[in-house]
Amino acid sequence: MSEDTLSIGQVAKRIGCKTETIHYYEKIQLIPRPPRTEGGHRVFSSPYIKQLNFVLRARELGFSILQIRELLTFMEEPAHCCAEVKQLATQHQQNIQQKIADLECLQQALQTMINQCGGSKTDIKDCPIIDALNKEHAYKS
Amino acid sequence: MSEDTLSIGQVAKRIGCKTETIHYYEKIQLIPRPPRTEGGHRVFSSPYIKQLNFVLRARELGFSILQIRELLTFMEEPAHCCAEVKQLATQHQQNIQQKIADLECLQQALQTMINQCGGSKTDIKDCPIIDALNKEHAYKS
DNA sequence: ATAGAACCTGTAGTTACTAGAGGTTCAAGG
DNA sequence: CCTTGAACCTCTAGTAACTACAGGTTCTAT
Repeated sequence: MSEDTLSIGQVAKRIGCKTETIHYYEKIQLIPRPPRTEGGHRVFSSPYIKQLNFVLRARELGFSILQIRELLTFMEEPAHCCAEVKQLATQHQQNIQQKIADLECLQQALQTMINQCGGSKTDIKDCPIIDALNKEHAYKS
Repeated sequence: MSEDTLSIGQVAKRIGCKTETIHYYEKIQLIPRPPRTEGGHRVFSSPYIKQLNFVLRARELGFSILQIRELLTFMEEPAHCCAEVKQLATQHQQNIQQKIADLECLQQALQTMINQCGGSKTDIKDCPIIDALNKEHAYKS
């Protein structure tokens, strides 16, 4: 491919995703449709690559596709100040905090179960893990 | 409904899920198909309720449906000792540990981004959060 | 010129449900 | 006994965010 442009496979390799993911983002219009060669192959120039990179980094940070759409809207309308961006990021961070807390609680419950189990009983009817799972509420969030 | 048996709605309320979830578990054969009334309504007696409860507790603890199928198989075959159960639980716990570690790393990255942002700039082009997302790798697991 | 890697579009599958449509049955009150 | 409305039935489609094919075309290097 000519200088400054990349094929979809090259882009995928560079930014670290699969070509199918790029297809998908284009289909759902999360990224603009890039121009094509005569034969119909996608041609990615710098702005296309940059936007795709942005989307992927945001995904890596756990933003949902809906949230990314919002971020992109904020970026397109210069009227918006970055307070909105910060708000979205903060909201997202709080969700993650909550998720961590939930997982830690769950992890603790599992640990207790595992500790109680010697793991060598021959009869599964006495397995403390199975017992624990049969209780009314094994874990409450 | 007669004594010792419950309708699907009563079961759902008692163990804390939706009736649709019970329908779903029956459809994918995670629980056995309960007997019906003349008119076709499900009739849940104690063993049916117990197995459903087991499944729900395991789901609450984050076991996947595939893992629950394995647990149920272990329980059906008395030849298995509970070492297998313990192994599955331990594996699951390690996955959760990893997930917590990932989320904490991600949470840190977000915190850094948020800290750098005053949140009051009028021009979004200078927003440090957007800047960070445009970087090559915002976060690596 | 040709081989084969890379690309194309489009559809279906994944996980664990949830929501809805359109119809039937059950239980309580009159 | 009859009616009413809540609860139930089955079946299909939708959700998130991709992934995996199938069946065909184009590009690139020799």
